[in-house]
Amino acid sequence: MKKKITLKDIANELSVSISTVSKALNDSFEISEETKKKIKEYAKQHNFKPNTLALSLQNQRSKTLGILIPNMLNHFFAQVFSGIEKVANNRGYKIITCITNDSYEKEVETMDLLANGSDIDGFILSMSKETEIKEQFQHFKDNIEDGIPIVMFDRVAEGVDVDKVIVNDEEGAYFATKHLINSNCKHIAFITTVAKYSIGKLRKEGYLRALKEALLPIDETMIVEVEDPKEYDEVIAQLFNKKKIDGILATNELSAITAMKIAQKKGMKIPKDLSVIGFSNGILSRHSTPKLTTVSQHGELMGETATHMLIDAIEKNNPAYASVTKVIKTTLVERESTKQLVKVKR
Amino acid sequence: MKKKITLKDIANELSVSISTVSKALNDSFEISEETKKKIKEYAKQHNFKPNTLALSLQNQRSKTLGILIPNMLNHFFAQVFSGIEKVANNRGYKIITCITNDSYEKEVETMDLLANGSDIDGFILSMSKETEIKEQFQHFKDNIEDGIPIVMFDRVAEGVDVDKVIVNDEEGAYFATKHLINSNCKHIAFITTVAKYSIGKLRKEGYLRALKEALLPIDETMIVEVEDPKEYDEVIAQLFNKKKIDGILATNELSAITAMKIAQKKGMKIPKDLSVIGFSNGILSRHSTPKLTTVSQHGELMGETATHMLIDAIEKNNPAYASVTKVIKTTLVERESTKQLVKVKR
DNA sequence: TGATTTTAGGATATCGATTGTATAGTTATT
DNA sequence: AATAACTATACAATCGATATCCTAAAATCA
Repeated sequence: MKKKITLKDIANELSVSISTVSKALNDSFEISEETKKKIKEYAKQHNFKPNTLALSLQNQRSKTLGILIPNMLNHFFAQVFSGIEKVANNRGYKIITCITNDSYEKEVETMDLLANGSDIDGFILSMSKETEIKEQFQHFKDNIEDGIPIVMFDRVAEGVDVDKVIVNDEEGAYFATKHLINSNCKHIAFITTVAKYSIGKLRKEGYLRALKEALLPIDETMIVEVEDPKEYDEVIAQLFNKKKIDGILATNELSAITAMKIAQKKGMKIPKDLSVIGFSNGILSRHSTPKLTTVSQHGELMGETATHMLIDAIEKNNPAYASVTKVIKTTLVERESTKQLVKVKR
Repeated sequence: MKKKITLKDIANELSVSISTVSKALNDSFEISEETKKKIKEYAKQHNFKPNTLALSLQNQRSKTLGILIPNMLNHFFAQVFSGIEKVANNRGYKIITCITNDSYEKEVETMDLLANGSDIDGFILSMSKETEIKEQFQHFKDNIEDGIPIVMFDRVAEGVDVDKVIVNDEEGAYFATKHLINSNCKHIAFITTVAKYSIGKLRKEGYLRALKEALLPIDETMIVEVEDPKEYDEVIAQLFNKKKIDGILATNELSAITAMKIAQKKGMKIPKDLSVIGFSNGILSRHSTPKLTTVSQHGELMGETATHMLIDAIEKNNPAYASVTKVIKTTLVERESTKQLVKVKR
């Protein structure tokens, strides 16, 4: 077992003081060229690397970001994570990651644990569902007060003054719905996960705005809330039984795909009899039959943006800095589940 | 901006020495009950948490694991990662994650960076493809020599003496092929990614063994290697054009699903005319039409197992410890792409 | 040649903890 | 009453670095 070499070891070996070694390696003018050369060579030969822990302790800065993500099995979050990792790495930061499993408690505990020392220089996070429902944001506020910068993405806390990266959910849903309307759909259903909170709520608003604008009737029974993926089948099948539907906007991939399957079983042709658009452009959409038209949220870009914002905030270190919210524009990725139509100006 | 409270602050405030505070908080017998109580109360009130960095420096142990994963967008790796995070968290470890993007260079750089100080106590990793192809394992060996434990999973380096968690790839492929044979397939194709290295190679061996055992002819043109997902369509379509096929074993989800689509376009019924089995039980398999029968690798369990092994190794701290390889048994998850048959004893 | 400035490097404090040793003050022993 | 033993706490070294302040010796100047 080879032991890590330290400044002290070099100092002893070359019979100089520790401070001389440190200065030499940092190319200080106080040290003669000759000595510097000797020390640097020895250091290189023995593969000296300064101890990060000691450095962090000294500098009160760890060059590490804390990442809190509700669930890594979700493709969208995996995309965001990839974006975060990429930028963090490029800019010389490490990342400590925690999966909250949508638990409020784990979120609080983890932030507590990490914010602790100078373990991390800042947080990038997407709130857990539980936190969103409880509307308990004290742990965020505590960290901000402690001077630890936070950037939230996607599921962000309203009323908490931090940098945020979100998607134009309302607009995305609006344009998607409009796209359905333009391809002649008159009876458009909206399948959503909890519509009470931020994202779901905004998407619903976008859906409604498009309908109103097109003077289409709004039918609350055409709006179904789904929660547990296990119940998708049943809930969506019921919708088809009760209603005549020729268009669907769904707030996630899986419910969109479930809807397509059910419709196909009923003998409907997609997109001839039914057009479907989903949200979050994941793998399922790309490989379903037919391939699903989706509103892409550009997860990777969100991650990259959030990371740049956080590192900028850390390195600026300006406590009076006003918080910023960046909106990443969604894009409608047209595939096979909607009719091709002449490009609409938008 | 509230400032972090330190031992020193408490000491000053209560007019005692720093060591008294430290010992009191660690419940040392050297300190009187009265003083302990006073100090503990003050600490609790002011939410004192010892600085992790200082502790790590002192203990030469960071309670942090370094995780190297080729690609987080791959569902299998995301599963493993979830397993790792879960166990690490439960056992009080943090994780620093790096995505290697299958690059040898990034793998080496990251390990270098992290192994550096006492930044991390050990590594969990799956080799990058490039490393596997180059067969350059010096960076692993260096770390082992430095006394930093490593656990490899899935893509492991042969000839490197570390703990490993793998899947019974050969056997998994063997049983899958046998399952196809038992459901009356006579012309079974094998679609694989690079079959030269570890995993692909083993799966091919399993496939061949099953054929031999059933006295079925081995036809090299029924074995196709695919590389880039973009070419899946073309390569697999060619296979169908050239050959009569009634069964397919594919080493990943996507090629299996692509094969199903092509077959369906040709008018074949699944599983009546064609049975298909894929590897790695991801989301695609669960939501394709028909749902894909797959060999599940139990990613989450692999992650959990690897993490337990690593932490055990760290905490045992026994350098003479002989390395262990654990094999996670694959399971055949029967869905709609294969015929139901009477359970075969295995 | 003696005083002053450079030059090159050493000594020390610090970051925030732990831990072993030293030392007051009090109680017990003879 | 003098000394031993014990109690409670302070002091100091350490982990591995950086940064400020000092100090010998050499070089320059008058």
